[in-house]
Amino acid sequence: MAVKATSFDIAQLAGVSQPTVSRALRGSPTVSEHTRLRIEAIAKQLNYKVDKNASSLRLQETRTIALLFFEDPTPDETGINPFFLSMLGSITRTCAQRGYDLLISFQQLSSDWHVDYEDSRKADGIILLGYGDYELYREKLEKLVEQETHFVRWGFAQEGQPGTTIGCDNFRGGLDAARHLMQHGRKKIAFLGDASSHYPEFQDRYRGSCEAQGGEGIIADPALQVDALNAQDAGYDAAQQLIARGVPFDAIFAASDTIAIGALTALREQGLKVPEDLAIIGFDDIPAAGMTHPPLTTIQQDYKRAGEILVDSLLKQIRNEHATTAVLPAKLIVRQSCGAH
Amino acid sequence: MAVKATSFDIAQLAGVSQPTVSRALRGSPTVSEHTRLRIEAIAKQLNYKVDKNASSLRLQETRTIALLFFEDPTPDETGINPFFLSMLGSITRTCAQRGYDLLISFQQLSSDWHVDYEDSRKADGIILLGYGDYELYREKLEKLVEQETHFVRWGFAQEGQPGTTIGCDNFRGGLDAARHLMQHGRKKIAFLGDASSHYPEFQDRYRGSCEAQGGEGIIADPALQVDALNAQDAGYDAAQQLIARGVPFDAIFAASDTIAIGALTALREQGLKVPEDLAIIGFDDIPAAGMTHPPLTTIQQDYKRAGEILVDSLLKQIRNEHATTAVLPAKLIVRQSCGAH
DNA sequence: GATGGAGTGGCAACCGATTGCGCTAGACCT
DNA sequence: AGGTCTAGCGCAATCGGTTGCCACTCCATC
Repeated sequence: MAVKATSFDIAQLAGVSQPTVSRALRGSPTVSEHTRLRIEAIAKQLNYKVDKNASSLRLQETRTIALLFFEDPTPDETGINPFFLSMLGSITRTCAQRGYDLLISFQQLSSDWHVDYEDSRKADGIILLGYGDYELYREKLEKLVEQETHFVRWGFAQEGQPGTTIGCDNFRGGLDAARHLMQHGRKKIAFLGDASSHYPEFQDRYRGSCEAQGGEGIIADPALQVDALNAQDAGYDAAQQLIARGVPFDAIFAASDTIAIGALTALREQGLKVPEDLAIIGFDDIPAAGMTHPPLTTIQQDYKRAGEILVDSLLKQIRNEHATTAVLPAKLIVRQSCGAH
Repeated sequence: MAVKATSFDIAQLAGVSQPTVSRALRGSPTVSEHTRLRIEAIAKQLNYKVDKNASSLRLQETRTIALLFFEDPTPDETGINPFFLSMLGSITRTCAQRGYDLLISFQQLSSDWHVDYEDSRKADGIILLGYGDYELYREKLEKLVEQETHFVRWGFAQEGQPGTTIGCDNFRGGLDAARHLMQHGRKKIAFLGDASSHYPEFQDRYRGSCEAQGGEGIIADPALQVDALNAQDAGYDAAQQLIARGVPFDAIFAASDTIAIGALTALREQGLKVPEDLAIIGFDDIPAAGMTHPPLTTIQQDYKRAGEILVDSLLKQIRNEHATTAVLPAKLIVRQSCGAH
């Protein structure tokens, strides 16, 4: 039985025409119940499944969503940003619940992904996931809009940006993190993380923390900010650099948990105690955040809800309903690295 | 330009027939270079992409692989086993390199996934990932073989098991872990992890560690083994139970890093020092393993290589070449929790 | 008995790309 | 000039399911 059953086989066994089989299995009211039941029984017996390619070709609809993952600019092969992995889990589940298949793919910013999915009818819509300066691919986003491709993007929502974007309130998260530190007596908060436009999300978190410290402008004290990509070793290096500068500070706000964890290692090596000597707060609440020593206080992004909203917002677009850009709240998770309790 | 370009559009513009367009774009030698270049130029200009559904339908080949993820039996929603997430990353990359799309899906053991992918021609083959007693789905595996579906499974390779399985040498890993502990002076090694057939992998790791301790049989000392599912809280509970038993031991071998990390927390709460009072070794080398305090010594499964082998082995089957069941080596990664150095 | 309407289901076109086969024109040979 | 060969390309069938339209049957109604 290496040969797959088709609707013709069923039709023959049931003594009806092939279109009747199709109608019966799709529940068309023009097929009598008696006939339908007979056809369904035969279909089950033959392990018949509708050929998705034939169906999609005819219907011009694939019931599939493509998830495009943009690699972090860091060239290391060690793995994927844990936060995005968690989100991936949520997106997968949501798609399954909604009856959609999920196609996933890792992309380089440079390739011509912007035409490769909906154009080749692999998917009805696209979810874009990944950090990165969206100016780098603004053109491609605009092309997507122009082509009327359905897509949603996770990330920093900027005025006048093409398409629908779902993101978290990075500014507010940064604000809350810094406020929390200050409420617990910290005066000088350093920021570890790229503050250029490379990671607009990081920039926003930084701006939030500056605001909490009373600085209206974007730059608080450049001596207390060290660039770091989103990786552990980058966090490690950044913390070392910061200490080497000799500028006094009593707290660190890291742009991501990954950076914070790298920094923790560096601090331990330098003999600094967390949170006694130095408080530290991260961002994301990745699974590892609760396992560090001390457990990391952080700003949680609700990946579960984020995944659902991304999928549902995309499905809305596919159904030609209007989907709006949304900002999800960020939530402070107090553990021990911040020194509150 | 909401309407997608088809090969007919190109044909008309190029003044040739539509089949010629298809041939030109596939590089058929029966089309002159001159014509081909002209067609290619027009195709690029129109943003033409071959319709994947039409192509798959005609070719009876999708150039897509389906990855089926079986949820851990633990009903918690917290997330996916980190080790499998890492593997997922590797599989994704490998598929991309080989020119295949990847369809992913979370499954319940109970559903009828076994007919849903290749039968509906969503994919040319299937990768099965996830722990679990394969006896629970042996019937389905046999059905897959009978249907001549192409598939590979990650996990415990057992004699006479249907299909191709790629796994890691769990027995040897357990052996190495226990030997390492004994070489550093530990005498009584407890095992945290389900030793029933529920996780055959865990069982094998346990058997390896028993062998290292001189026990030929499967059961070493039942008092030093505590069941635990693959989750942090299960590890936490198991460690507490173990201590409550009052049986002396000086080392723990945890069936997975996740369990080990949970156990670490319990030990710390009990005031036990690692590695001074108690050595501990995990399994998997998940990303978090290097970040615990103390950093966790563990047995590494090479997820990168595993992903590549899974994909390549599946592609072999798809090309009707023979693919063999393979066992990958497990490697001891010495950090600090074992007390060596 | 003719007409009408509802209930069923068949016919054939269609989605877009692929490919076996055959046709044509020019090159080349005798 | 007539014949053969080949490069280059078109014709039409095909993959399997979907759907608009039409045909047929059966029973009720006038």
